[in-house]
Amino acid sequence: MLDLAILGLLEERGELHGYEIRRQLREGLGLLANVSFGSLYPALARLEAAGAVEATEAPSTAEAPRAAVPPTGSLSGELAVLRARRRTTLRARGQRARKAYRITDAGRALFAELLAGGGPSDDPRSFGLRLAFARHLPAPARLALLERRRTQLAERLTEIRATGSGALDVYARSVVEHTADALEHDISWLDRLVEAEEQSAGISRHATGRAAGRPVPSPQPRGT
Amino acid sequence: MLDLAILGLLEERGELHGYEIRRQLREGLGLLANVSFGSLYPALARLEAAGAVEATEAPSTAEAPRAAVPPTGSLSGELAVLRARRRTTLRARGQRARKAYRITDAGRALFAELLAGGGPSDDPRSFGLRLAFARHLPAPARLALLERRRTQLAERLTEIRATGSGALDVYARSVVEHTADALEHDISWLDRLVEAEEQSAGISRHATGRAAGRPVPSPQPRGT
DNA sequence: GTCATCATGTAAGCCGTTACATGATTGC
DNA sequence: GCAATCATGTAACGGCTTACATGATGAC
Repeated sequence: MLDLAILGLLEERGELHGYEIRRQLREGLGLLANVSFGSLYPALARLEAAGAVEATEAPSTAEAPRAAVPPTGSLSGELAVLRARRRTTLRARGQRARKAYRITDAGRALFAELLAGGGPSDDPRSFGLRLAFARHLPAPARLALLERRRTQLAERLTEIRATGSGALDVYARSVVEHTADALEHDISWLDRLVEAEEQSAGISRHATGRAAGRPVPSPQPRGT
Repeated sequence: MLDLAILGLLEERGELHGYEIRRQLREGLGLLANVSFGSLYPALARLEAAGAVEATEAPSTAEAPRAAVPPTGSLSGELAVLRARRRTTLRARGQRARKAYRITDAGRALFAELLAGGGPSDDPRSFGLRLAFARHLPAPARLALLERRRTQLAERLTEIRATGSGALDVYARSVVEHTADALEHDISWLDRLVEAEEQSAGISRHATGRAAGRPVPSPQPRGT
């Protein structure tokens, strides 16, 4: 999920460093508003190790600076060396010590895979994120994503409706009913999106079999 | 969160065993529909260790059966003893080997504490669950719960509205707008609940200062 | 000189999941 | 006899959080 967001951001915005990615995640869309550094930096490291992203302004592991200062034997001495090396290798004059990341071709492949989902570990919680990046998805995959989500929500709604809210007190019932309402609202939103997709995709082809309007499971009057 | 659900269920339904708790969680309200045994049983054990629940039909640790069969030295022999003890102590004739749990006074105190929330670790994700059990909350705490939630959602909505959805493509914008819509819907639901609370609580007292109807941050026409 | 912000990272822990291990009861 | 369901648990792992450690830059 975080990986998807990072890759998507890198794909759309080009080159970014960790701190900046976090900022854009917080501000951009409301989803994923509170990613912490504790998960962000390890995620970046993981993605880099997997070859999905690469760091520009890399430490450049030059041998020269290391040889210049022999080990002092004291911890603080060693740390000073590291600090010095860091200053010279990571930062040009005015710049801050930061590592900018860029997406690779392998990363793009991974992004596409995560975006389409469908396979195992198709976390429904990441739907919003996927849809937000749906522009990078081929039209049929986009449609499939929407349809899959619609099916899931419709199933949940039927389940909720099936388990009558009788025997529940005012508060519990209110929660259940509001959940059902929200689900209905989500579903009709998805329906509008599906319709829009079909219009822009199948406008030139002959009609694609299934009619556009499908009824929500049932907007029956609730109240048992 | 799971603890809250377990305690609430035990409080309302009396005596239940793990498997049954899970079933009621799946069926009851849609929240927490997929708790797994892997988290449920450890949670029950934790609660029992904390004295919040107690097991009825306890293994009754009688010394007699242990003395009856001396250690055989073989693993399978020992296991057989355990199985035998289990059969005789946990199960009466037709019954399955199950441990039923019952909430204790300490558990009730913990339940009240978790329900009211407010303090540290006031997870907003558990709001639905809390509200579903709101009947067990004193009226002022109930109102506070609703108000707190309302404030949180209103803040998020203002944030989303503040970050204009310009620069976003169709899909990302649709996600943001739908999120905002859902938030608005949630808020007005909370407003209705608050109003109902105030009516049933303050009907006899003089009006409680703040007027009932507060506008949602702004149902402005969206479209940047 | 000190505070806010920018910047990167590590460590510990929480809360949950899946997968595994085990076995009884019921119905076909 | 075999499968489905009931029933309880353990082990390994995942993903994210908080708290900690460290330091540079710029503004006041």
